[in-house]
Amino acid sequence: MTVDGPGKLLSRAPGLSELEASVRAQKIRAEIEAHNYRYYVQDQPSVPDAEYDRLLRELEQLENTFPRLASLQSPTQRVGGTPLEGFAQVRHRYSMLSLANAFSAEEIQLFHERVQRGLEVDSVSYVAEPKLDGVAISLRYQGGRLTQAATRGDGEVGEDVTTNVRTVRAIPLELRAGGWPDDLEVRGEIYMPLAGFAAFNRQQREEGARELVNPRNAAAGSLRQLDSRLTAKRPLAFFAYGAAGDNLPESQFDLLLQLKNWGFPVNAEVRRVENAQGCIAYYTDMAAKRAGLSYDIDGVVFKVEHRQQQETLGFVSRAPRWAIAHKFPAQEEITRLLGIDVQVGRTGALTPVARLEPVFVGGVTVTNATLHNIDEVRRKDIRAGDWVVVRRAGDVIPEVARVVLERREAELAEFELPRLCPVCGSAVERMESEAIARCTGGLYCPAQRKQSILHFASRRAMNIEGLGEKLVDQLVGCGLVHSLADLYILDLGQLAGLERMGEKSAQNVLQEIEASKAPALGRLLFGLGIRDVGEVTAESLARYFGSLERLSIASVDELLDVPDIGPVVAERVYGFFQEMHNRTVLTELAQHGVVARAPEVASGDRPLAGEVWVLTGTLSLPRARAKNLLESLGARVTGSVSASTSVVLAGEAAGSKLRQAEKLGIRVLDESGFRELLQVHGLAAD
DNA sequence: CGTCCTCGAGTTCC
DNA sequence: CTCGAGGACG
Repeated sequence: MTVDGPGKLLSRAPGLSELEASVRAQKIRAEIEAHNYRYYVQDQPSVPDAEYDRLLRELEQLENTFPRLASLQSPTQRVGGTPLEGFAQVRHRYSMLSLANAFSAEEIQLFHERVQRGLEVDSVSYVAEPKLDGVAISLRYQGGRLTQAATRGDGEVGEDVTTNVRTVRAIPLELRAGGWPDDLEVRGEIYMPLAGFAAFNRQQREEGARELVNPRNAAAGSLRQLDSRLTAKRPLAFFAYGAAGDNLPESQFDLLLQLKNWGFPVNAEVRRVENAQGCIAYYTDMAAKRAGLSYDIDGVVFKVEHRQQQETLGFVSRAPRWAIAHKFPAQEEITRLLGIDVQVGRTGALTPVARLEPVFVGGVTVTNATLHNIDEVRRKDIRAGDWVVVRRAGDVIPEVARVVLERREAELAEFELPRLCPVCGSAVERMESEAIARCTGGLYCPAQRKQSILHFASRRAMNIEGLGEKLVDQLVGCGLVHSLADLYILDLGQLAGLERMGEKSAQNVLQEIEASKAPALGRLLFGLGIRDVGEVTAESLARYFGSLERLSIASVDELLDVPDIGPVVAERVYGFFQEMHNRTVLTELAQHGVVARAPEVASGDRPLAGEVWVLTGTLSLPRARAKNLLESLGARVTGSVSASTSVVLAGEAAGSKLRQAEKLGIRVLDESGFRELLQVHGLAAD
């Protein structure tokens, strides 16, 4: 006997006879399967992992010592075995059907009417259940024991994944209770719970291993592992939704109850509903519950409850006439990438943008999606003409998630960045070590000029309302505006002559321009568009120097004394004011009456001085307003939660930042608390 | 020199 | 919102 491994532990229970060992093994197996049952079927918390593992190890030792005790039904089989060469094919005894899809309440109504006509009845009972986003599986039990598990495949022939399926703890290896048919086939969905998915990825990330893309692919990929020991490590779960065999309950609802008794997890959201109305109400209900579920669903399924009625209705081609899936609008869609455009930003940055065959994703039609930069395009191997998966990141900004490589029909050219700016023809330069390529045309490039002006006019800079993209395009296009200063010499006649610009609108724009002549210094600095000088840095500069004149003659050394300014930014600011063109523009702005207001000197008490606040969620007052109020009390307001954050102000529907704050134990204030605080310091939110 | 935090910049649709 | 990169800090 070896010293390490099982032998070492066995020595603690010496002299066990094979009979005693057999009794003990039976007891442990029953205990382990009882734990599984409580956890997966009854959805109740069970023993801690450590205890579970201890039982499993003890059983393993017994089986090692007395090989005759081992069996395929033992929980020790759940850790997986030797890798397979490939998957055998299995012909399904009952074909695995696909479901027709409905995408609207009207289609559900039509489905129900067809059922009514087919059955010649007024009222129909359905069983409604969530449609899991996982892998459909067929399980065969002979004599109450799991003998085969197969994937759906094409519905007729699937793959034998028995060894992998044995590792899924939610699936009973042996049926509980009695009364099962000798030959039973159970259908259901193997899926990966969201928590398990997140935990698994966290671990992968820590180990520097490849992360799973999404829970659905994760479940499918896990089952297709040739090495079942890998499958065993994936947090898979299972819901049963159907069965075939002799003497099964006549009603789908009762069948599910029966399956639960036999030891299968059945989804807790399953309901019996009446008629189209009941189906639609269930759909609405589940759509609302969806976000709170511990697993992904992509819709709901309705099945005529009674088997006799099902048989009466029969099938159309390969789909039953007695069932339908009502899918949620997909959050991911596949569409064709028509081409890749290159946009030129304010700083000359060239950004590849995907032009897409319009596609409805997550509630909106998407035609464009950013591709960020050339590295991103290469990493995802995106080429014009490809079929791509589009989704809305954070449910807002469309992005190309990946290419559907299987559908690439021909050799497609790899995307290349142009060597010349597509707008002005200047050379394109990409600094080594930088991800972004830039047009070197500077303000000679119309794209950069337009974007600079738009930035200058934007709400957080000079806040000139009405000076939008369309107008700027025209102003630059027809040569009325070359530089920022030119905005201040526009007259009514020039503006009113432009497209979509009546006298009234023109007047409004002029008024807005006039009103922008006394900006806060920080806003003006921000508006100038100095590289790497954003809102915060601009404000720092304004505070430190107090006037444009002082700043414009500052040396690099002086600039380095400003908080949060290092060599790179100092050089950029210095360079900006050395540039002849920029000095001219500044002089002209002053001549046209644009004079910045000096920042207010900090005065009075600043009760929140030194505190760092983070805003998250939806507040009933504009964010910018809340920020101003806090800053007027001396707090600094930043964008992301970290250890140095003092307080998180959480509005409605706060998300990751709130969680982060709770994790770090940072003080969290809700809106009413915030309003109280303001009141205490003599401020009002509104 | 490496790591953590911030800030800047760019982006979509209605 | 996300990524990249500048700046602070140990």
